[in-house]
Amino acid sequence: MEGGEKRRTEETMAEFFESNTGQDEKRRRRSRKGEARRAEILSAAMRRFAEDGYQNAAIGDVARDVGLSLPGLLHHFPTKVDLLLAILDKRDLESESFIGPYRSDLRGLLKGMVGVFRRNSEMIEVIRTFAILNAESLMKDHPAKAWFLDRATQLQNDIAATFERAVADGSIDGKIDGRAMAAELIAVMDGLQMLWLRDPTRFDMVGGLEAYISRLLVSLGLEG
Amino acid sequence: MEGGEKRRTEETMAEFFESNTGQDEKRRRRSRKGEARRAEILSAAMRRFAEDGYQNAAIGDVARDVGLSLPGLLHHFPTKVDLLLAILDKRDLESESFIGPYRSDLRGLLKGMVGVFRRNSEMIEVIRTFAILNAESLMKDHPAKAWFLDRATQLQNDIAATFERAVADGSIDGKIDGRAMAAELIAVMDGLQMLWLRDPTRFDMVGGLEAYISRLLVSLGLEG
DNA sequence: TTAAACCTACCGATTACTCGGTAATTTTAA
DNA sequence: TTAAAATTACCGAGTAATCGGTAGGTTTAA
Repeated sequence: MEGGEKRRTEETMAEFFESNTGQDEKRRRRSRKGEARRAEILSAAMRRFAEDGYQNAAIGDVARDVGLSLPGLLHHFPTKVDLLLAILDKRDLESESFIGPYRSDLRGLLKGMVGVFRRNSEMIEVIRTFAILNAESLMKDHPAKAWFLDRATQLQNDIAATFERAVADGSIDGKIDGRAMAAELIAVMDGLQMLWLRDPTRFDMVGGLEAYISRLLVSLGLEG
Repeated sequence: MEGGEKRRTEETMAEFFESNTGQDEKRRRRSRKGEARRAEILSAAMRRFAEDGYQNAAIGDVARDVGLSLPGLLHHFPTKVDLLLAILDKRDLESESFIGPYRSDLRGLLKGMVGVFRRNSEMIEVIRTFAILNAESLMKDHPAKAWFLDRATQLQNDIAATFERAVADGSIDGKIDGRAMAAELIAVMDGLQMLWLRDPTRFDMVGGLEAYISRLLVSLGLEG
């Protein structure tokens, strides 16, 4: 859990897939066709994981989805866990810009979160995959457990820091517990996602967050 | 999804376990020993489900936990799904009194929820089982999907009704959307449970709900 | 005495993964 | 430019393990 674990770029991802016992950093050859295949596989795997979860999904089905044999798929991702980690890794890159732009002021952060939720609600497949994996990762020895814990911890730290900055510059009440507020925000977002997963057609996830945030802003004295 | 599905009592639960093709309601013979075993099995299964989820847990392990062979366990619960449904059923009976006593006024309901959360936090095994199953039930074709959907729907209805009663008698603002507020409450509770499951030692689930509820009461004008 | 409470032995399906090979593609060198 | 060399991209046919469930019997308890 040491903060190490450097972010892998598309470039160095190849090495990651081999057992990597030594310090050999020999460059890997990649064909254009192979890259395309890997992208297909990742996308198909996400669809499968979104339906059945990671543990219950069969990589043989993923292989068939992209017109490959099972060994054919395993050529690109040697184990099922590698496939999962590749998906998580890709998300890591994309969500770099989650908090970044809004890190400054609390009001902007909270409004920004609604924006992210709205944007996400238009990428249903992706968000569904990660919501399912998020829930599934609560189980013992789940291979994505550390990833989701790290992610939640870092998110909480970032949000808490913004709250504490707001306390420091006097824009909100000094008695407010930044870490607790951050936890509550994460809880609300995860909880709303669960409700939405249970009934995607009827439940208005974005509206739910919007209502919560705007009431929160009033109660913090930042609006209204 | 038709509201049918009558609640089963301990008495009639036996019949439920057989394939029940006909309308034979012949009384079953039950030994004291058998009842004890079934209780043991249920408890052991909950522990297993709490760790690995339903799909990934092996009923063979449950059998070994209570000193039985697998067919020995299957004598009491003919299929794995039967075992799951028996657990859910038991919970149904126990949580009959969840909302009941608090159904009357909104302030009492919200305060009561904190109390329930506090009581739950002392039954970690049970709450962990249901939180894991709740999350897992989001997956496609999960056998507990309907149960958790029904439960959430009914809970939302009950809470929403209390909100609307509060609107009707003028104790809270008339612009408040009861159903949306109910959804938010459920989301907060589920989300807090997820955070707690991810890190049971550090995260204060009860305190988190308490903080949310008390801010909500103020913002509704019911307190402070 | 009669049904419940078990057990041993087995089965069929599924699943992640391996082995040993062939075809396709890319890089390198003449 | 082109052909050989190197490596990737696959596939068919396994394999070992797991798991839910069955068949058919014996023992135990009401």
